[in-house]
Amino acid sequence: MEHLFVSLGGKLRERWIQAFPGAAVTASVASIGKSTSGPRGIVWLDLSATPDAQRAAQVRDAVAFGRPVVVMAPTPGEAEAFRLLNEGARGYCHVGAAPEQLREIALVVEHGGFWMPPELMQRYLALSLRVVPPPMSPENELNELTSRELMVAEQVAHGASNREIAAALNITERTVKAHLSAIFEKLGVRDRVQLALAMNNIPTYTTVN
Amino acid sequence: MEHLFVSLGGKLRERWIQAFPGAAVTASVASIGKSTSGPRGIVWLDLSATPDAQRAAQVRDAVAFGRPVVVMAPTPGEAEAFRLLNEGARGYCHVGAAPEQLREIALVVEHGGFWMPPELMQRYLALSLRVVPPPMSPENELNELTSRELMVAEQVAHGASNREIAAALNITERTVKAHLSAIFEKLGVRDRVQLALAMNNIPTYTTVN
DNA sequence: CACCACACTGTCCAAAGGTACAATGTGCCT
DNA sequence: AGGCACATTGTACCTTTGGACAGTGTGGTG
Repeated sequence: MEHLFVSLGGKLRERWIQAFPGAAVTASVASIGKSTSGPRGIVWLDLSATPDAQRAAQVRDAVAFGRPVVVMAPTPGEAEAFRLLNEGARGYCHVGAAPEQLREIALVVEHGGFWMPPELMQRYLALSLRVVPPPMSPENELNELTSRELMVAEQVAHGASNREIAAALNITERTVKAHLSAIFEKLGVRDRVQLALAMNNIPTYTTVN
Repeated sequence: MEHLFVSLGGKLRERWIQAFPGAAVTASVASIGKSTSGPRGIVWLDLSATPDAQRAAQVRDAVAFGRPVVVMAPTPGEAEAFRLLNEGARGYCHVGAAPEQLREIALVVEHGGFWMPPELMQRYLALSLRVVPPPMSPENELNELTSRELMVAEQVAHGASNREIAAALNITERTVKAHLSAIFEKLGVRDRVQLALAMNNIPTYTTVN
């Protein structure tokens, strides 16, 4: 397994070699392609010298070579972690991670897992509740909607106008309005904006009246 | 490392023992606590005989024992995966996963990673982007907004009406409209519904015209 | 100073959204 | 058969939204 560290600074070179005795260190993402044809190990991307704005692109480029990429950030942050993992990185850790930690991460990533610091993982899971369809439980207000009402609600959730909904469902605009009134009542929302947000699990704080 | 499989059916018992020769199989979550005091291995939760409605609770209970939990589902699905991982599970796989796969997952989970099928992971990361503040990059359309416009946009993003925004910002409803017109233009959205969704990183598919 | 971006406001108007009152038809359950 | 939930549509009416045209004031910059 041939680990490749991409780093401009390279101050931590010794630490990396200590973690993976056979590891190579290079300065540019472009040279990932030039690696030997041996077993394709992890690409470790040191972003401490990369400006914020270019990090995503850098990760994307690295990922494009097809090897698993682990990002090492100088100041790991939640937002950045999620964005970079979304670019295709398989791991996200502190650039100063200890050798033992690096080996752990390597183990995880090599076996198809994802790795990020436990606090981030925790936060990540909590946040993602919002984007996941809630369980089909009885207390779910969506279950109060009839099938037709649900269709209308889903359209609104994607920003459709009454006219568009009518066209999509092959009914009159008047009927759309009828369904909408029922939906507002059942879900306790005021208008289509709040409905759209509610359908996407986004809370709305409205001043009473 | 003492692996514990919690399963009602237990048809796959042999497969599991094959994967982890020292593994134990039990029928109820409650018995997780009774395990020996040896090294605390992974709890594998077979949900194939558990009704949908009870799965989350089952996972929650299992997680409560403090040991890493991997969920094995009969028909793995995106929504369920996210919900159960949210309950604290560290892995999510098919109940019929091969022994080699199980060992891979174990390796990942034991080293602090978390595991789910690659397609799901991909989807998960994409969805999570919505709840994460987007990068402050130049290509971010939000940066085109003036400070006042941004305030209005944020209010809309939470479902406020023009009247409410006016009250909140201490300006006329007319001024709110002026800002809104500018916002629509700059962000390329049609109305406040699409703005609200855009502000929450939710894509809108609109029929042309 | 002239110019410009920005915040703010006014009036008018058209389109979209939403409600009230009301009716018709269908399918299911008692 | 009668009752009920649901889908559908009509007319009328009010509110909200959003755009057009237009103007004022402030602060910063060449």
